[in-house]
Amino acid sequence: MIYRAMTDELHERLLAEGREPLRPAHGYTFRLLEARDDVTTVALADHLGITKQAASKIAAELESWDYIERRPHPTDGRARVLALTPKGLAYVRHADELWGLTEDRWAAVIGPDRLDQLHADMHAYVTAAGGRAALRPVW
Amino acid sequence: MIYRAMTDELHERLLAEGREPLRPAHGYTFRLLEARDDVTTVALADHLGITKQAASKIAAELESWDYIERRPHPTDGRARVLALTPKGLAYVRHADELWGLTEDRWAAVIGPDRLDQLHADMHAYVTAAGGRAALRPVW
DNA sequence: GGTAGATAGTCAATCAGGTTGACCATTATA
DNA sequence: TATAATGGTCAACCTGATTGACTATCTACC
Repeated sequence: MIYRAMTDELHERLLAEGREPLRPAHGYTFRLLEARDDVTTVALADHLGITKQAASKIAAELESWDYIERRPHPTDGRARVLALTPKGLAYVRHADELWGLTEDRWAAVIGPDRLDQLHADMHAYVTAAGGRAALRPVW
Repeated sequence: MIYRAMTDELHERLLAEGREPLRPAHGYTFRLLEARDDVTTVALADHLGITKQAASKIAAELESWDYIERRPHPTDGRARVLALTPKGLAYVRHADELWGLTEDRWAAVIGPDRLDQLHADMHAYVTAAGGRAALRPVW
């Protein structure tokens, strides 16, 4: 419920500003591209926990909206590197701000120290569960 | 990630025992039927955050597997009341045990007191966000 | 008491976001 | 240098949802 509630709140904020209807999968893609500059389609698929075909569709979609671009890979002739465009980066920065608002609301409810602890506890569990988990929907 | 990791862990436990491949949506349905004895298809749809047509399909599926039954509503001739069968109730009880194991693993990582606090904090947020949130996938 | 509108549920068609499988081009390995 | 593995694409299909139309029953109001 809480995962859903927080994500819904963020998307409501984005929607209220008249942004394109990007889904969480797009957001997780942005986060990955923000953190690494050597992301291929296969790497994205692995990150999202979906097949490379599905990841390719998502990448094509984001490219058509000019949020990311596909560059030739510097050393591997088969691969292409996915990277955020300036528009994509701006979107990420803005989403960060809005997510901050959502987290602030939580901090206001339970107190910032408890929120920090909560972060740490959840992080500890994911680490104990194998370090990473898929970001796919639970359904 | 954590939502996904915990759910995956529970389903792995269920799968390891050779149970039918019930999905989280079925689990959320069981929880609702366990808590209330006046659940109609429309009420289930509202609980899951899906249309009544989709909820009807889930109910039909669970009925065909003999986990729930549809009884005529005592006062409303249009409606039908969904209720757990003995088989369904046994499944819920067993899933409770397995979920307990998953939570125990978390308690072992961060300590039981912190887990209690975490429950309370998440509950506080959902309450502040409007009391309830849909259980549908975030995607 | 009768009628208008709301509500519970079903059926059928469609859609979205994934999967599987086959394939090509390129790279790594023996 | 032949063979296997890998990155990516195309096409067909599947599943779990949605929208829309419909029936039967209930509720509210005159």
